[in-house]
Amino acid sequence: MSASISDILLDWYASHARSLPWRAPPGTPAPDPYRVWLSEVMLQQTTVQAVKPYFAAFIERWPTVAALAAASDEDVMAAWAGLGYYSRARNLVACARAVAEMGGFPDMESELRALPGVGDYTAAAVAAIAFGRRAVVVDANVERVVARLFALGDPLPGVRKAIREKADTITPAERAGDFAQAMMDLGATICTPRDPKCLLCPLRDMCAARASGDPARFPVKPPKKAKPVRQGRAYWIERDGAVWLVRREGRGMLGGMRALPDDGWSARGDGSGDPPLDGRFESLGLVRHAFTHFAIELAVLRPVETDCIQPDGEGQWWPIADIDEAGLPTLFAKAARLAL
DNA sequence: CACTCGTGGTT
DNA sequence: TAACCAAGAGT
Repeated sequence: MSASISDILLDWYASHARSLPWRAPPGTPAPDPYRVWLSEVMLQQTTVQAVKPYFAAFIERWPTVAALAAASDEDVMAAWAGLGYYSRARNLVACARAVAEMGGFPDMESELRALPGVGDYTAAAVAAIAFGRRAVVVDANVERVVARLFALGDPLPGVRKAIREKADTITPAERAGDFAQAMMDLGATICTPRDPKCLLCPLRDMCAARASGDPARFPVKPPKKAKPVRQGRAYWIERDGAVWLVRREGRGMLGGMRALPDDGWSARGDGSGDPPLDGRFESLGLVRHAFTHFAIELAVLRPVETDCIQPDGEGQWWPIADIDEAGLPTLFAKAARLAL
Protein backbone atom coordinates (compact mmCIF):
# COMPACT_ATOMS: atom_id res chain seq x y z
CA MET A 1 0.00 0.00 0.00
CA SER A 2 1.42 3.38 -1.03
CA ALA A 3 1.73 6.29 1.38
CA SER A 4 -1.25 8.64 1.52
CA ILE A 5 -1.09 12.30 0.57
CA SER A 6 -1.41 13.29 4.22
CA ASP A 7 1.41 10.94 5.27
CA ILE A 8 3.73 12.37 2.64
CA LEU A 9 2.80 15.92 3.47
CA LEU A 10 3.15 15.47 7.23
CA ASP A 11 6.55 13.91 6.68
CA TRP A 12 7.56 16.86 4.51
CA TYR A 13 6.23 19.28 7.12
CA ALA A 14 8.38 17.72 9.85
CA SER A 15 11.47 19.11 8.14
CA HIS A 16 10.08 22.07 6.16
CA ALA A 17 7.63 23.81 8.50
CA ARG A 18 8.05 27.57 8.64
CA SER A 19 8.90 28.82 12.10
CA LEU A 20 6.30 31.45 13.01
CA PRO A 21 5.65 33.29 16.28
CA TRP A 22 2.12 31.92 16.70
CA ARG A 23 2.95 28.37 15.71
CA ALA A 24 4.07 25.27 17.63
CA PRO A 25 6.68 23.11 15.88
CA PRO A 26 5.32 19.99 14.15
CA GLY A 27 4.30 17.27 16.57
CA THR A 28 4.56 19.46 19.68
CA PRO A 29 1.65 20.44 21.97
CA ALA A 30 -0.84 22.90 20.51
CA PRO A 31 -0.33 26.59 21.24
CA ASP A 32 -2.68 28.79 23.30
CA PRO A 33 -6.04 29.03 21.46
CA TYR A 34 -5.94 32.80 22.00
CA ARG A 35 -2.71 33.06 20.02
CA VAL A 36 -4.04 30.79 17.29
CA TRP A 37 -7.26 32.76 16.96
CA LEU A 38 -5.53 36.14 17.05
CA SER A 39 -3.02 35.12 14.40
CA GLU A 40 -5.69 33.59 12.17
CA VAL A 41 -7.78 36.76 12.24
CA MET A 42 -4.75 38.92 11.52
CA LEU A 43 -3.72 36.61 8.68
CA GLN A 44 -7.06 36.89 6.88
CA GLN A 45 -6.08 38.26 3.46
CA THR A 46 -2.86 39.55 5.00
CA THR A 47 0.73 38.46 4.55
CA VAL A 48 2.81 36.79 7.27
CA GLN A 49 5.34 39.60 7.11
CA ALA A 50 2.71 42.28 7.68
CA VAL A 51 1.18 40.38 10.60
CA LYS A 52 4.33 39.69 12.60
CA PRO A 53 4.82 43.10 14.26
CA TYR A 54 1.09 43.49 14.96
CA PHE A 55 0.88 40.04 16.51
CA ALA A 56 3.84 40.80 18.77
CA ALA A 57 2.38 44.14 19.82
CA PHE A 58 -1.05 42.69 20.59
CA ILE A 59 0.35 39.78 22.61
CA GLU A 60 2.60 42.14 24.54
CA ARG A 61 -0.20 44.55 25.31
CA TRP A 62 -3.07 42.06 25.71
CA PRO A 63 -1.55 38.68 26.71
CA THR A 64 -4.88 36.93 27.22
CA VAL A 65 -8.32 36.98 25.68
CA ALA A 66 -9.61 38.40 28.97
CA ALA A 67 -7.17 41.29 28.69
CA LEU A 68 -8.27 41.99 25.15
CA ALA A 69 -11.92 41.76 26.19
CA ALA A 70 -11.26 44.46 28.79
CA ALA A 71 -9.61 46.83 26.30
CA SER A 72 -11.46 49.82 24.88
CA ASP A 73 -12.68 49.73 21.29
CA GLU A 74 -10.66 52.85 20.67
CA ASP A 75 -7.37 51.35 21.83
CA VAL A 76 -7.84 48.19 19.79
CA MET A 77 -8.80 50.10 16.64
CA ALA A 78 -5.73 52.33 17.01
CA ALA A 79 -3.49 49.31 17.56
CA TRP A 80 -4.91 47.72 14.39
CA ALA A 81 -4.30 50.85 12.31
CA GLY A 82 -2.32 50.09 9.18
CA LEU A 83 -3.21 46.41 9.04
CA GLY A 84 -6.37 46.98 7.01
CA TYR A 85 -9.82 45.39 6.84
CA TYR A 86 -10.91 47.14 9.99
CA SER A 87 -14.08 45.11 10.42
CA ARG A 88 -11.66 42.48 11.68
CA ALA A 89 -10.68 44.74 14.56
CA ARG A 90 -14.30 45.55 15.40
CA ASN A 91 -15.15 41.85 15.35
CA LEU A 92 -11.99 40.99 17.26
CA VAL A 93 -13.11 42.94 20.31
CA ALA A 94 -16.66 41.61 20.09
CA CYS A 95 -15.32 38.06 19.82
CA ALA A 96 -12.90 38.50 22.73
CA ARG A 97 -15.74 39.75 24.93
CA ALA A 98 -17.99 36.86 23.94
CA VAL A 99 -15.23 34.35 24.61
CA ALA A 100 -14.32 35.92 27.95
CA GLU A 101 -17.99 35.76 28.91
CA MET A 102 -18.03 32.06 27.97
CA GLY A 103 -14.96 31.47 30.12
CA GLY A 104 -12.73 30.53 27.21
CA PHE A 105 -12.71 29.49 23.57
CA PRO A 106 -15.12 26.74 22.57
CA ASP A 107 -13.29 23.69 21.22
CA MET A 108 -15.81 22.71 18.56
CA GLU A 109 -15.75 24.01 15.02
CA SER A 110 -19.50 24.72 14.99
CA GLU A 111 -19.32 26.87 18.11
CA LEU A 112 -16.24 28.71 16.90
CA ARG A 113 -18.04 29.40 13.63
CA ALA A 114 -20.75 31.29 15.51
CA LEU A 115 -18.29 33.85 16.92
CA PRO A 116 -18.01 37.30 15.29
CA GLY A 117 -15.30 37.51 12.65
CA VAL A 118 -14.91 33.71 12.58
CA GLY A 119 -15.91 32.24 9.24
CA ASP A 120 -15.55 28.78 7.72
CA TYR A 121 -11.80 29.03 7.37
CA THR A 122 -10.97 30.44 10.80
CA ALA A 123 -13.34 28.11 12.65
CA ALA A 124 -11.74 25.09 11.00
CA ALA A 125 -8.22 26.39 11.52
CA VAL A 126 -8.67 27.09 15.23
CA ALA A 127 -10.47 23.79 15.82
CA ALA A 128 -7.70 21.85 14.10
CA ILE A 129 -4.61 23.80 15.17
CA ALA A 130 -5.53 24.78 18.73
CA PHE A 131 -7.78 21.86 19.70
CA GLY A 132 -6.59 18.96 17.59
CA ARG A 133 -9.98 18.45 16.02
CA ARG A 134 -10.36 17.01 12.57
CA ALA A 135 -11.50 19.94 10.46
CA VAL A 136 -11.27 20.67 6.75
CA VAL A 137 -9.24 23.85 6.52
CA VAL A 138 -9.52 25.62 3.17
CA ASP A 139 -7.77 28.90 2.55
CA ALA A 140 -6.37 30.29 -0.70
CA ASN A 141 -3.25 28.13 -0.37
CA VAL A 142 -5.24 24.94 0.12
CA GLU A 143 -7.51 25.94 -2.73
CA ARG A 144 -4.55 26.25 -5.04
CA VAL A 145 -2.84 23.04 -3.91
CA VAL A 146 -6.04 20.98 -4.17
CA ALA A 147 -7.07 22.48 -7.49
CA ARG A 148 -3.68 21.47 -8.86
CA LEU A 149 -3.45 18.05 -7.22
CA PHE A 150 -6.73 17.04 -8.84
CA ALA A 151 -6.53 19.35 -11.87
CA LEU A 152 -9.88 20.95 -11.10
CA GLY A 153 -10.29 23.15 -14.14
CA ASP A 154 -13.61 24.90 -13.49
CA PRO A 155 -13.26 28.59 -12.60
CA LEU A 156 -13.49 30.11 -9.14
CA PRO A 157 -15.64 30.69 -7.25
CA GLY A 158 -17.85 27.90 -8.61
CA VAL A 159 -15.18 25.24 -8.16
CA ARG A 160 -14.93 25.83 -4.41
CA LYS A 161 -17.46 23.14 -3.53
CA ALA A 162 -15.46 20.54 -5.43
CA ILE A 163 -12.24 21.77 -3.87
CA ARG A 164 -13.66 21.42 -0.39
CA GLU A 165 -14.86 17.90 -1.13
CA LYS A 166 -11.43 16.90 -2.37
CA ALA A 167 -9.76 18.56 0.62
CA ASP A 168 -12.05 16.56 2.88
CA THR A 169 -10.94 13.29 1.27
CA ILE A 170 -7.24 13.99 1.94
CA THR A 171 -7.59 15.43 5.47
CA PRO A 172 -6.36 12.87 8.03
CA ALA A 173 -8.25 11.92 11.18
CA GLU A 174 -5.23 12.70 13.33
CA ARG A 175 -3.00 15.79 13.20
CA ALA A 176 -5.44 17.75 11.06
CA GLY A 177 -3.86 20.94 12.39
CA ASP A 178 -0.36 20.02 11.23
CA PHE A 179 -1.84 18.84 7.96
CA ALA A 180 -3.58 22.17 7.41
CA GLN A 181 -0.44 24.11 8.19
CA ALA A 182 1.57 21.82 5.95
CA MET A 183 -0.82 22.49 3.08
CA MET A 184 -0.54 26.22 3.68
CA ASP A 185 3.26 26.09 3.86
CA LEU A 186 3.36 24.06 0.67
CA GLY A 187 1.16 26.63 -1.04
CA ALA A 188 3.20 29.52 0.29
CA THR A 189 6.65 28.18 -0.53
CA ILE A 190 6.38 25.51 -3.27
CA CYS A 191 2.96 25.48 -4.90
CA THR A 192 3.02 29.22 -5.47
CA PRO A 193 0.54 31.12 -7.66
CA ARG A 194 3.12 31.77 -10.34
CA ASP A 195 6.05 29.57 -11.26
CA PRO A 196 5.40 26.68 -8.83
CA LYS A 197 8.53 24.83 -7.74
CA CYS A 198 7.30 21.39 -8.78
CA LEU A 199 10.76 19.82 -8.65
CA LEU A 200 10.85 20.49 -4.91
CA CYS A 201 7.29 19.36 -4.24
CA PRO A 202 6.74 16.22 -2.14
CA LEU A 203 3.49 15.60 -4.04
CA ARG A 204 4.92 16.02 -7.54
CA ASP A 205 4.41 12.40 -8.53
CA MET A 206 0.69 12.46 -7.77
CA CYS A 207 -0.15 15.95 -9.04
CA ALA A 208 -2.55 15.96 -11.98
CA ALA A 209 -1.81 19.59 -12.79
CA ARG A 210 1.89 18.89 -13.09
CA ALA A 211 1.11 15.91 -15.29
CA SER A 212 -0.92 18.23 -17.50
CA GLY A 213 2.20 20.27 -18.17
CA ASP A 214 0.82 23.63 -17.02
CA PRO A 215 0.25 23.54 -13.25
CA ALA A 216 0.14 27.34 -12.93
CA ARG A 217 -3.13 27.30 -14.88
CA PHE A 218 -4.93 26.05 -11.76
CA PRO A 219 -7.11 27.28 -10.17
CA VAL A 220 -8.80 29.14 -13.00
CA LYS A 221 -9.77 32.65 -11.90
CA PRO A 222 -12.50 34.87 -13.27
CA PRO A 223 -11.58 38.12 -15.03
CA LYS A 224 -11.34 41.07 -12.66
CA LYS A 225 -13.21 44.29 -12.92
CA ALA A 226 -11.63 47.65 -13.62
CA LYS A 227 -10.85 49.80 -10.59
CA PRO A 228 -12.51 53.23 -10.71
CA VAL A 229 -10.71 56.31 -9.42
CA ARG A 230 -12.62 58.51 -6.99
CA GLN A 231 -11.84 62.08 -6.08
CA GLY A 232 -12.04 63.32 -2.52
CA ARG A 233 -10.92 66.02 -0.12
CA ALA A 234 -9.53 65.81 3.39
CA TYR A 235 -8.91 68.75 5.70
CA TRP A 236 -5.82 69.44 7.76
CA ILE A 237 -7.02 71.86 10.42
CA GLU A 238 -4.44 73.03 12.94
CA ARG A 239 -4.77 74.98 16.17
CA ASP A 240 -2.18 75.42 18.92
CA GLY A 241 -0.02 72.52 17.79
CA ALA A 242 -2.98 70.15 17.43
CA VAL A 243 -4.92 68.84 14.46
CA TRP A 244 -8.66 68.18 14.27
CA LEU A 245 -9.44 64.46 14.05
CA VAL A 246 -12.79 62.72 13.77
CA ARG A 247 -13.91 59.14 14.25
CA ARG A 248 -15.43 57.52 11.18
CA GLU A 249 -18.91 56.14 11.64
CA GLY A 250 -20.32 52.68 11.36
CA ARG A 251 -19.14 49.56 9.63
CA GLY A 252 -18.33 50.95 6.21
CA MET A 253 -15.03 52.05 4.73
CA LEU A 254 -12.53 52.63 7.55
CA GLY A 255 -15.44 52.51 10.00
CA GLY A 256 -14.51 53.11 13.61
CA MET A 257 -11.12 54.54 12.73
CA ARG A 258 -9.74 57.95 13.61
CA ALA A 259 -9.37 60.11 10.52
CA LEU A 260 -9.04 63.56 9.06
CA PRO A 261 -12.39 65.18 8.35
CA ASP A 262 -13.32 64.78 4.70
CA ASP A 263 -15.99 65.65 2.18
CA GLY A 264 -17.76 62.29 2.11
CA TRP A 265 -15.80 60.73 -0.75
CA SER A 266 -16.22 57.20 0.57
CA ALA A 267 -20.01 57.43 0.71
CA ARG A 268 -20.63 59.51 -2.38
CA GLY A 269 -17.61 58.55 -4.39
CA ASP A 270 -17.34 62.00 -5.92
CA GLY A 271 -16.12 64.17 -3.11
CA SER A 272 -19.05 66.59 -3.37
CA GLY A 273 -19.75 67.03 0.34
CA ASP A 274 -19.20 70.04 2.51
CA PRO A 275 -16.04 71.04 4.38
CA PRO A 276 -16.15 70.89 8.19
CA LEU A 277 -15.92 74.66 8.51
CA ASP A 278 -16.51 77.83 6.49
CA GLY A 279 -13.88 79.90 4.81
CA ARG A 280 -11.31 79.49 2.10
CA PHE A 281 -8.82 76.64 1.77
CA GLU A 282 -5.46 76.16 0.17
CA SER A 283 -4.06 72.93 -1.24
CA LEU A 284 -1.33 71.00 0.53
CA GLY A 285 -1.14 68.46 -2.27
CA LEU A 286 -2.65 65.22 -3.50
CA VAL A 287 -2.54 61.75 -1.97
CA ARG A 288 -3.02 58.75 -4.24
CA HIS A 289 -4.12 55.55 -2.57
CA ALA A 290 -5.45 52.24 -3.88
CA PHE A 291 -8.11 50.27 -2.06
CA THR A 292 -9.34 46.86 -3.11
CA HIS A 293 -12.12 47.97 -5.44
CA PHE A 294 -11.35 51.59 -6.12
CA ALA A 295 -8.52 54.08 -6.02
CA ILE A 296 -8.71 57.59 -4.65
CA GLU A 297 -7.04 60.87 -5.33
CA LEU A 298 -7.37 62.74 -2.09
CA ALA A 299 -6.76 66.48 -2.12
CA VAL A 300 -5.47 67.65 1.26
CA LEU A 301 -6.65 71.16 2.12
CA ARG A 302 -5.84 73.63 4.88
CA PRO A 303 -7.89 76.68 5.91
CA VAL A 304 -6.40 80.00 4.86
CA GLU A 305 -7.76 81.96 7.81
CA THR A 306 -6.33 80.35 10.92
CA ASP A 307 -7.83 82.43 13.72
CA CYS A 308 -10.63 81.27 16.01
CA ILE A 309 -11.00 77.92 14.27
CA GLN A 310 -13.66 75.53 15.55
CA PRO A 311 -14.79 72.84 13.11
CA ASP A 312 -18.37 71.61 12.96
CA GLY A 313 -19.44 68.33 14.49
CA GLU A 314 -17.78 65.76 16.72
CA GLY A 315 -14.04 65.49 16.89
CA GLN A 316 -10.97 66.11 18.96
CA TRP A 317 -7.82 68.21 18.87
CA TRP A 318 -4.93 65.75 18.64
CA PRO A 319 -1.37 66.91 19.45
CA ILE A 320 0.57 66.91 16.21
CA ALA A 321 3.67 65.69 18.02
CA ASP A 322 1.75 62.49 18.83
CA ILE A 323 0.23 61.98 15.39
CA ASP A 324 1.84 58.54 15.05
CA GLU A 325 -0.18 57.34 18.04
CA ALA A 326 -3.50 58.55 16.61
CA GLY A 327 -4.05 55.25 14.82
CA LEU A 328 -4.76 56.73 11.42
CA PRO A 329 -5.39 54.27 8.60
CA THR A 330 -2.82 54.48 5.85
CA LEU A 331 -4.74 56.83 3.58
CA PHE A 332 -4.92 59.49 6.30
CA ALA A 333 -1.42 58.74 7.57
CA LYS A 334 -0.26 59.62 4.05
CA ALA A 335 -2.27 62.84 4.18
CA ALA A 336 -0.75 63.74 7.55
CA ARG A 337 2.72 63.03 6.22
CA LEU A 338 1.99 65.37 3.33
CA ALA A 339 0.89 68.11 5.71
CA LEU A 340 3.94 67.81 7.92
C1' DC B 1 -23.92 34.82 -5.56
C1' DA B 2 -21.86 39.37 -5.97
C1' DC B 3 -20.14 42.94 -3.62
C1' DT B 4 -17.65 45.42 0.08
C1' DC B 5 -13.73 45.86 2.75
C1' DG B 6 -6.92 47.69 3.31
C1' DT B 7 -2.46 47.18 2.74
C1' DG B 8 2.20 46.32 1.13
C1' DG B 9 5.22 43.24 -1.34
C1' DT B 10 6.24 41.06 -5.83
C1' DT B 11 6.44 40.75 -10.72
C1' DT C 1 4.08 50.29 -13.58
C1' DA C 2 -0.10 48.21 -13.49
C1' DA C 3 -1.57 43.95 -12.00
C1' DC C 4 -1.56 40.42 -8.97
C1' DC C 5 -1.89 38.52 -4.57
C1' DA C 6 -2.17 37.22 0.70
C1' DA C 7 -3.96 31.86 6.69
C1' DG C 8 -11.54 35.66 4.39
C1' DA C 9 -15.85 37.48 6.62
C1' DG C 10 -20.16 39.87 6.41
C1' DT C 11 -24.09 41.28 3.97
